[in-house]
Amino acid sequence: MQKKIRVRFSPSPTGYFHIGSVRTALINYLYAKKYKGDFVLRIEDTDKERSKKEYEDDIIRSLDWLNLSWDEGLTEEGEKGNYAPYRQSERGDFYKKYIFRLLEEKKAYYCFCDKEKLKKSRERQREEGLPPRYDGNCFSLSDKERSDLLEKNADHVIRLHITEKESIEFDDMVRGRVKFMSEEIGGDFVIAKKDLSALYNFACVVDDYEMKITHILRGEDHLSNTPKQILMQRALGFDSPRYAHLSLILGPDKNKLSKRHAAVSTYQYREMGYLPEALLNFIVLLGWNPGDDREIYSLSEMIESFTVERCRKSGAIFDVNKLNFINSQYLKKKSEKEFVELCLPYLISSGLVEPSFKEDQYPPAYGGVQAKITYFLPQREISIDLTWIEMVVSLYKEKIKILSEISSEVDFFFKKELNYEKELLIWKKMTESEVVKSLDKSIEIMQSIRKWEKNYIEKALMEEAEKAGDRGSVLWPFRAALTGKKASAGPIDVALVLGPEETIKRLKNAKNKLI
RNA sequence: GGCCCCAUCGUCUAGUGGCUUAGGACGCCGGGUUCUCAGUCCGGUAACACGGGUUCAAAUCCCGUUGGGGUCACCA
Repeated sequence: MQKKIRVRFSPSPTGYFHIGSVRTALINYLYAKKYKGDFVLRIEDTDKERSKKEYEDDIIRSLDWLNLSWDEGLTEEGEKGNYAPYRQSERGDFYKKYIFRLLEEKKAYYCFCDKEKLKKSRERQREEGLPPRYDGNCFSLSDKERSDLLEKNADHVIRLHITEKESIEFDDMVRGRVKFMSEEIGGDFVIAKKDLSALYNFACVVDDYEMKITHILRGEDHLSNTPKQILMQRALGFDSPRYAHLSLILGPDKNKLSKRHAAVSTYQYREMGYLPEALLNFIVLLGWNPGDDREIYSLSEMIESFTVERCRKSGAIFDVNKLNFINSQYLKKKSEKEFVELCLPYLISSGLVEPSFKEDQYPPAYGGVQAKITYFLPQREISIDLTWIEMVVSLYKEKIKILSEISSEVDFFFKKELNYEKELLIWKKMTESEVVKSLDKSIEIMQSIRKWEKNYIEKALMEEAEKAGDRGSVLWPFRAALTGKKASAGPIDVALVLGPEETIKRLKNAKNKLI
């Protein structure tokens, strides 16, 4: 029977959950789901100085938001799975066990070399054009020398001893056969500090073994760690997992995507109003495609068509234009109900609407009774219900690319006074008095409308517009008066939502600007 | 600098020796669509880094050059 596939995503909580991490997480997730394996979340917090709980929470929250569920590891409710703990900071005993074993078998040794001296020597080697490399000095310490130094509690680290010159090769699932020479990896490298706390590479190897990880899918920046990890696996007698090194996501300057490239944190994309499914869809297409022309994928469709073999080897630049396009595609697919729910937080945070609860009724969070929520428009000093807001934002469902655009598009619906220059009302070469006449006519028409429904408004207004010969001479001043904007939804839709009184009021205000 | 990786339109990519006057998508440009913008539809712009081989035939295979990237910590 084939071993169950187990993959892991193992971020270190030293910064906010990054766009690059989204990709690594996604690909691990897809691989696990595709082959019915387990997806493990492990937190690599061996660096106590830089690791923060805040960042760990951010990892979990982001993964939740993205809907990338994991089978094992840390969750908001604690740990789940049979290989706990899933924080490396709590797995010290595992590491110690193997460190002692290596020490005993003389595959690892204590090194008392001065940190600063080594640093200088590395710099020197580099200047001379040589590969920086530890000379293995402390390997040849006699037992006496070593125990004396240990006795004195001298500063030290533990290094893995590289026994022979050899070629370390492995078959990378995306890159094919990769070779490194053992003497080129920088000499005997450090696996643990003085307090026996493991360093990344060592902790990683031990955990992957202990957690029975079968496939390691990670960024290309780890490629040069792989030979070190293989050497440790050999020293420890572990089987090596399969590796796949994914190309990196690049910034516009073609460097590895990083903080200096504007937004890289997942939460920032969430705040800007990108949908998680759109973000994942965009990211999966960076360096991977199914071989046909399809571009819009749900998570389950991705699982179905995903194969690591189709991952490209070269890095891909993060192009926000394409992301915007994909996001807009997903936004269009939302129902009007879903769309208004998504827009609401943006309208609230920009101060356009305030949710309020009717007396004697409580929001669901306070008792589960379906509460009637009304919304107060502070600028117009009126209360409306969700249906009205839904009408407003629905006019823009097909137009916006990211949710945060909604407030500045619809703000005129929520304002009492519109601030615009009177020139905005003028259509092409019309004179001010012609515009006033046009507005007068529109007011008259609006007042005469019997039923405030779209086809009545449309019929009356378009009739007049046709009569004028130049449709814009009627429609442009009309729309500008209602919106105060150069660009907006169509005039008839706007009037319909605004209602007769407000429509007429705005037309009159516009007229007053010109006289 | 050593080592490693990579190389098709501006960007993401299809292409695995003949089906290719190199296809799609984003962007950009132009046009249609009962006002503007947007959307939508239609059309257009634009690429095999270079040089050698191999072959009847190369974007596709090999070598080199150039360019780009990654990595060289008591970080992960």
